[in-house]
Amino acid sequence: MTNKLNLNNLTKSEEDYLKAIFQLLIEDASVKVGNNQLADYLKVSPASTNNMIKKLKAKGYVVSEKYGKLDLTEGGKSVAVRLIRKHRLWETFLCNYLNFTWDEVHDVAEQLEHIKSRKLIDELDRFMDFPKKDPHGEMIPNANGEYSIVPKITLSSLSEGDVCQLVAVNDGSVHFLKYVSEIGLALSSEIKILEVREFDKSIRIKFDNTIETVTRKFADNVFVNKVV
Amino acid sequence: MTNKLNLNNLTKSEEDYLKAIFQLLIEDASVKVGNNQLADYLKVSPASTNNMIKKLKAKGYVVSEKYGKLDLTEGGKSVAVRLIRKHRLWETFLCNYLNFTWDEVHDVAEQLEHIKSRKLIDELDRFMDFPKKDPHGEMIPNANGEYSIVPKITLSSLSEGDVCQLVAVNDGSVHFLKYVSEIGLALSSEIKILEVREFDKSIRIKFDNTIETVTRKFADNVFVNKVV
DNA sequence: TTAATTTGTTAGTCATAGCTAACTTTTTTA
DNA sequence: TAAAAAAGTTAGCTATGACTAACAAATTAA
Repeated sequence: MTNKLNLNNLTKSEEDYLKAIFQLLIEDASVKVGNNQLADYLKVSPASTNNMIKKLKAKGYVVSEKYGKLDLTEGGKSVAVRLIRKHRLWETFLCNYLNFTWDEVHDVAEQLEHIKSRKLIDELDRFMDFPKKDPHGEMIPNANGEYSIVPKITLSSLSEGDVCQLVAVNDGSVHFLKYVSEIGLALSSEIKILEVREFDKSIRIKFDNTIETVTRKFADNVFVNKVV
Repeated sequence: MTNKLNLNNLTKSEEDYLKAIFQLLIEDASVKVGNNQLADYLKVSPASTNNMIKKLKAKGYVVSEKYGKLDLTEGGKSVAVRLIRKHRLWETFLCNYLNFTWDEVHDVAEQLEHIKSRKLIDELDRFMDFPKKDPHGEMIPNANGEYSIVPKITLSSLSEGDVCQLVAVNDGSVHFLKYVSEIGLALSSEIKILEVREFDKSIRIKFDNTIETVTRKFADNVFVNKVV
């Protein structure tokens, strides 16, 4: 093993960039990540990302050729996964012990994930008895950075008559999360697709004796397990 | 009330400076705080503190005249007390729930105290059932920033034959904290002063059937309640 | 296949927060 | 009370990580 003993001497910004690249890479595994795309995602200028990418390349976390697309080294991935582990463990703690709701956790976890202490996060993990999933249904990497990537299918990919179980929601938008909980959907909710309307791809669903119509955009952000 | 609704738009550095000034002010209430003293305490150059003080004066947190000593406004004190509340609540959490020891908590709490979320800290407080003291015996300010300042007497101020109870330890040094727990002293330990040696002011103490000799410097950092 | 558009890069600026070196004011003490 | 020491201030530098504006390369479309 090339155990370089990552001292994690990274700034908050450097960490944010690595995590962002990682998430863009897995979100759309087919397409490589570009500089402008990253700038967009992080809501900074392309000049800023270009600058930071140079630094991260020099430090050995990122690889790319001039005018080429970005990729992470093993070291870069490892930093990103550890951040995701911290983020998801904190979200779990906030929801399960401190009465936070889905839509409240993200901003605070975004701060907490940058706290540097191996013991802190491993003890938090132990305290909660090593949870496997965060409150949005996403897998939590273990202390060695290992985690199973469950192939995610969206509610929008199903057809009339299908029955599924909610396994995760995209936690990228506070408005979306609020909406999901307001209509009464929760993890493990069993959802039946009543109708998919050709006109606008809106979907009529039934869960817990509630019938709702949701938009295609909404259904794209809901991840499910097909049951029937 | 002049409730300016403190948006807490302060950087980590600004917060650190305000907390440092507050602590220097109460640690030695008789003497006002000077620029070089602050620089020393924060381990930065006097030029840096001078610069920051200017900014904090402009923002209305600090008052001082040119070449004069420093003081905090009500706003400045309020920021500092909130930081101390956060610091002590996190220390309590780390010790009581995450298996941290006295000497391990400080660095991590120093990071955690800068997390910005009113809900986070108030919920953490509730989760622990509103603790009154941190693991070192220091009072924890409540959600309104109120806390009783218990007049602290040091072990070194007692005389032969006195009996006291350990109520707090100065948490400024990791080495000291390690030492305290290694010899077996803990909060509430009952300590009897057997002998105060004139030569070097070292003190022979007895607690839990242990007899130890401690230096004057050590005894200066141990705070007690006189029992007999 | 050339022109237009998108994407990536560079140069130069700004704010924050540190630094050293030089200087001024205040305090101490000889 | 004058000289020395200590304390406070200022000027000018550095690095980080943003930014805009201008430009170059690559991709897409006519």
